[in-house]
Amino acid sequence: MKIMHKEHILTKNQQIIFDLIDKSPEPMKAYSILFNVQKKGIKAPLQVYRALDKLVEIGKIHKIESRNAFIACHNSSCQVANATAFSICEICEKVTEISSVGLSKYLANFKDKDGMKYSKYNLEFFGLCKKCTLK
Amino acid sequence: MKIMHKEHILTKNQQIIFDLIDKSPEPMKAYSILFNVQKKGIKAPLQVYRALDKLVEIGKIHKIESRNAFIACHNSSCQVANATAFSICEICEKVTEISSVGLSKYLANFKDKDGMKYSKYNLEFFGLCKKCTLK
DNA sequence: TACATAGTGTTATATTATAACAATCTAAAT
DNA sequence: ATTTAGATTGTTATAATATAACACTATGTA
Repeated sequence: MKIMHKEHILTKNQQIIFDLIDKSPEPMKAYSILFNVQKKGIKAPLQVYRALDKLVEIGKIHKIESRNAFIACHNSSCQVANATAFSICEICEKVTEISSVGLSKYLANFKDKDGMKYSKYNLEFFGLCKKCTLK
Repeated sequence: MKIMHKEHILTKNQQIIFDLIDKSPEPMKAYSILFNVQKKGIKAPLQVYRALDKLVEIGKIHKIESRNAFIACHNSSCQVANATAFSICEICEKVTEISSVGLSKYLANFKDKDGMKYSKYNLEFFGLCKKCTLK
């Protein structure tokens, strides 16, 4: 399993976009990011998507596939960019990265019926968060 | 956990689109579906998306989120539309629905650190399929 | 019948993402 | 210092994915 080192030095665009996502309490969409960084000179979608691609690749952010949105990796034990799990509230859309050693071990060791292992995966759980459950 | 009954009677558009996806050996994208059913009178994207939404809802098809594509549910034990797992080959893009009692039990019973359970989830494994591994 | 619900057809538009190409930066190797 | 390779940037244009809004039609049921 490939360990992603997080000490990558980010380029200017990458840093601007990472900082924005990192400060956001919720996942951000690409064009929302674009809108927010236009005052910093990033004017075109491609500039955003290129930075996003790189940030995903090095594990600084993750893409929430079912939402087409991006969140910073706050999972200190997640040195692996390609084994991700999230819980998503279907009401308030709050997204939380799950860091469970048990879960990640289970999935990293899971073998399909052909005996095949997959070290890379993305898991999205859906339900109601605590707050929304109480409403 | 909500059991999805598959004896839904499909409408004309739903049936046309389901049949197409069901016959396809690989996941189909919405506009590829549209192209294929235009000769049957389905002319607009919305007609396709509406049928897809319904078919997903009743569990006849699943959406592969990372690919924006749709496959028929061939998992006879999968009466639950909202607990899905797939393996995806990163070279040939072959997608297989995983039906593992162990896996689905593990995930249905998984509790996050707040003790929260999520009966609905989507899991996508990535790797190389057998054929591509041998190349 | 009449009422509610779901589905349809249509046009227009919103949202998400990439192609192509020239220019620039950066690090390492002469 | 100069060259070279690779990654990154800036830019315009366009492709691909998905939904809004509205009038109309079918279907089941009270």
